[in-house]
Amino acid sequence: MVAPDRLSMAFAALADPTRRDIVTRLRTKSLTVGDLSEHYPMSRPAVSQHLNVLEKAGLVVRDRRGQWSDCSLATATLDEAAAWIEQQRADWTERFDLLDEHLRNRRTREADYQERGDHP
Amino acid sequence: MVAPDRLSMAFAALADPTRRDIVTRLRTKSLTVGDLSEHYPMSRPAVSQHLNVLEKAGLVVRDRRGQWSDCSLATATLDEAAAWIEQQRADWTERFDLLDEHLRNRRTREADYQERGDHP
DNA sequence: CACTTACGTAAGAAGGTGCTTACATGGTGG
DNA sequence: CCACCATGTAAGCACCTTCTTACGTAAGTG
Repeated sequence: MVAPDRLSMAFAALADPTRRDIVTRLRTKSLTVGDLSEHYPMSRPAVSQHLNVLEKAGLVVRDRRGQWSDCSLATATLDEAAAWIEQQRADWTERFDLLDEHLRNRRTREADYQERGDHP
Repeated sequence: MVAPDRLSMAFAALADPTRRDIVTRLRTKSLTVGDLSEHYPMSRPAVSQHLNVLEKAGLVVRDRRGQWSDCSLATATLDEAAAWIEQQRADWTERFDLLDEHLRNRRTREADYQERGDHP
């Protein structure tokens, strides 16, 4: 029973849609466990357990204030995960003369994002 | 039994150190299953199964050429995962002046505490 | 043609994950 | 002080993961 590394725990945490949704909710403001659990079709203990996973992964910090638990985002691990992915992409794009195609793909994606207005 | 979404599958695939190592090896050149499996302390079928996971997640493409299976990286899904993380980070940093808010939270802890009291 | 090589799949064991309900803890408020 | 509230932990269940060995298949090799 070996403790998994930080990056594995982070990606494993993000592999669950409920946990990703928790992260998206916390990206704008910190919330209590009760606030969060109202949005999910599961019991409050289940949400608390999801928060345990996020906390152990270093993605969320819980600050107990009296009766309530204030959950907020911790971006350092998120940065680490993003950095790992960026590293792979960097070496990939360096590798080929297919730079043209890649840029074309990327531009299309960015156009999609603009269209959908994903940014609030 | 619902098929999990693309992003969940991608993050789940990246949650395993062996699979992340496979990705890093493929980022510079495509390799056969045999080439890859030499680097891991597990059987070849195990590596093949890891490749199944990566393939279903859209992170790897296997191109069977005669007797050999050429494994190469597919960056579109990797881009998607990076984009999701970037989105969260963007909103987080946009949200406020980081230090300012943090200090304000700490200093007005008791005031916040009272405010929250009348919210069920 | 046999014979080996590269690969994939099947079945099963061992352990992990994600939920549930029940319960314990401790702050809050009449 | 006593009831209530938000929360976390425990135990148990169903399912999923990750490995193993055994086997199947098609392509290369003598």
